[in-house]
Amino acid sequence: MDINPESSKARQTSRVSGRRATLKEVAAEVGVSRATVSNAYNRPDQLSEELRVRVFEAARRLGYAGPDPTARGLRKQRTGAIGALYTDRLSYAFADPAAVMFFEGVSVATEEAGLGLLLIPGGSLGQRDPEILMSAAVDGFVIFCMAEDDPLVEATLRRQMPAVLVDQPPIEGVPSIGIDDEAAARLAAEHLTSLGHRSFGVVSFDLDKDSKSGFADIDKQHAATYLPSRARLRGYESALEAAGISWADVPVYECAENVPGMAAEAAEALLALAPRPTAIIATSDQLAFGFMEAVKKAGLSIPEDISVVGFDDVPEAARANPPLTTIHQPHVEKGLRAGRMLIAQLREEEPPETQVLLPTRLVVRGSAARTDH
Amino acid sequence: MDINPESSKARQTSRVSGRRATLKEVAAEVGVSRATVSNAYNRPDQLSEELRVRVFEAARRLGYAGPDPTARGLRKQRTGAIGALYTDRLSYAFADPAAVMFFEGVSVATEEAGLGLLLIPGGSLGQRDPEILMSAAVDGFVIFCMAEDDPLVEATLRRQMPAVLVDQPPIEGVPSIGIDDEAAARLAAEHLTSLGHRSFGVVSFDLDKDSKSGFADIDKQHAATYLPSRARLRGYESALEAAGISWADVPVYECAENVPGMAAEAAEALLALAPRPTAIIATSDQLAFGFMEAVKKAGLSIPEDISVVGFDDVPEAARANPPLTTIHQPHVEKGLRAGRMLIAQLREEEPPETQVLLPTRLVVRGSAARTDH
DNA sequence: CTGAAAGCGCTTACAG
DNA sequence: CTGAAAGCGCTTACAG
Repeated sequence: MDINPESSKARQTSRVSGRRATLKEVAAEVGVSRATVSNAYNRPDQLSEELRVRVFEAARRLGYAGPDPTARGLRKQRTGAIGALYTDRLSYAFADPAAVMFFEGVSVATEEAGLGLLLIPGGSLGQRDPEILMSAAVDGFVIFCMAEDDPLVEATLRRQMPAVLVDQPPIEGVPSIGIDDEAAARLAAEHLTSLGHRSFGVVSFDLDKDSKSGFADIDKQHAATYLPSRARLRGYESALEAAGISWADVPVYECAENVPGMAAEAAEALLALAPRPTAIIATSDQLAFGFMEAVKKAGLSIPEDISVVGFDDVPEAARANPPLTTIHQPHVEKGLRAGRMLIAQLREEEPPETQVLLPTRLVVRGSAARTDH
Repeated sequence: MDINPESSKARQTSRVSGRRATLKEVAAEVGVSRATVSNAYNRPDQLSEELRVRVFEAARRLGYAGPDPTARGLRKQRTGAIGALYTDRLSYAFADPAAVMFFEGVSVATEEAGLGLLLIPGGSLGQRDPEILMSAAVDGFVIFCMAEDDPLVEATLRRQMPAVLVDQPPIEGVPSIGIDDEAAARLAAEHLTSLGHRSFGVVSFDLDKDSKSGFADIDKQHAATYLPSRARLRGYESALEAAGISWADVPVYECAENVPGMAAEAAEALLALAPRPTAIIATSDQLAFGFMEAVKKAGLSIPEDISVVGFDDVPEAARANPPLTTIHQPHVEKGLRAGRMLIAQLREEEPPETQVLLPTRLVVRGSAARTDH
């Protein structure tokens, strides 16, 4: 394939000269006003077809690709894109299947509306620079999975644009969507107690923005600034306490990143305990996968030697070996609804809902079984 | 959590009034010129610390969150974001693990550079509207996995911005990056012939923008407008022909979408053939997974009854049951390098490379075995 | 250390 | 059907 020589030439020229033609130049070339050229692109009914064609021909000749989006955006006070703010490294959004599904949903919503989706890194651990946030040209924000004390959340809100909060504590005046993390987590733990387990271990993803891997005591758990972490641990706690198990005795291993590899460390620490837990609850499937992997490497069997329950029900959970018992939540729908809630605000319709809680459920598969201990 | 009442109030006000404060208003409030307010944000060394603080206080009072990104972008002729153009539905980018890894790599590059990443749907099948593309406020484009005859590619290039082509035929003046799809595919097929297989079936993802699922004859294969499809099929062809197997006799089943579910259909069609193929080559791991699933449901064993080789080596390939023999390609690195090649152009450095081919290799795992037929 | 002026590229009433 | 004028919100030499 090759594009026509004309535009290829023009591209090279521009690369050297560093500037593109403007609407003004096209107008001069055709011998009309800028308004007319603008109309040729934006309001075809405002000029004769013949003139419109002449405009486009001149544009092509000059290598003019149409009105500059930034200038148009300034004039129209619309950028045509929404921003998604996500915790820490942006690449992380792509590494976590649950986040990927969430963004899949958001992107369906933006596509419906003909909007672009601007991904904004919440700042790497090192350089948490709000600059990129403040300079993001968007019409609104989806704020996803940020620590609740993260100054970037406030910074985003300060831009006074429509926004939607996802999996975060509500903030007055900002619609939010999520799940009842605590209730869902309770389901996971209750499933295990109902199978007779009394000896537990928990593998959790990070509790705070800058935390390190290791055991986390109750104070640390309760002070967690990621809502899902805090709420899920509380759910486990309440279910186990209700079954007469002392939460203070349940080891909670925090993994600094929500990737399977990190759970290997957790497994090492947890399997070395005496007595060894018969049941492990993980705050994500990703961690459950990594844990299962490590258990198998250690020569133990799931669920015979140790039961595992995850959280998220990502697609791989069903295909895992053994298939993972986990909590299902509708990730794609969460993204879709979040996107639509934001878009409804952009259109200055009333937001369809203001505080949405999506349903969750326990999915029983093969990774947890009755204990004989 | 709650933000301070002041800005919370301001946000609500703005939601009603529909307008935010401007730099001009801040200047008036402080009693200085706009230049000074601008300097407070952009060139702290240009004014006294005391004045700068007064500016920020006034800004906060007025609910001014800093210079408007669009206006700044227009003035500076920089948007601070790059665009990623991807085939068809944007949500598809998130559904395909290989694409996800690619974008993960791109996002690492954009983060390094402090840029945003704007995801641009290549247009749904229905409304392939270049409008969204032409109105994307970005400084350059990564063009990923578009059909080579897709008018959006030309439209993008016509914007005369820095661009990088990924997994697509080269276009003069535009750096590109990819793999040698044909050679890599040959490796996959040769592995199978070396195991004694003589009876093949192929499961391919789509050959053209608007294709439907079904068997694809040679003419259709050679006319494929997705480079990876065309090149991989050619690779299989050349390896099999070299082994004395007539390619014309090899059934190629095209799946309209690169999702596991679609491969079930392919399996149904291919398994019904007499004689039944002993070896299946899939152009992606996603399709291989779906195929394996269907084979197992049909009561057959892999690799005993039928061998399967995939393409991509996504992480799940190693965890599949049996582990999938496949072709490895460095997805994340591809994205990272593509991103950096684009960013190098933005900085008006020479692009580091202009035609990059990344290495691939066969990864032998458990899904293909010697045939006894 | 501060301000007046020019201009980034466009769209939108409005008048003709 | 077409054009002159105003203005979207900012930054950058430049002069003081």
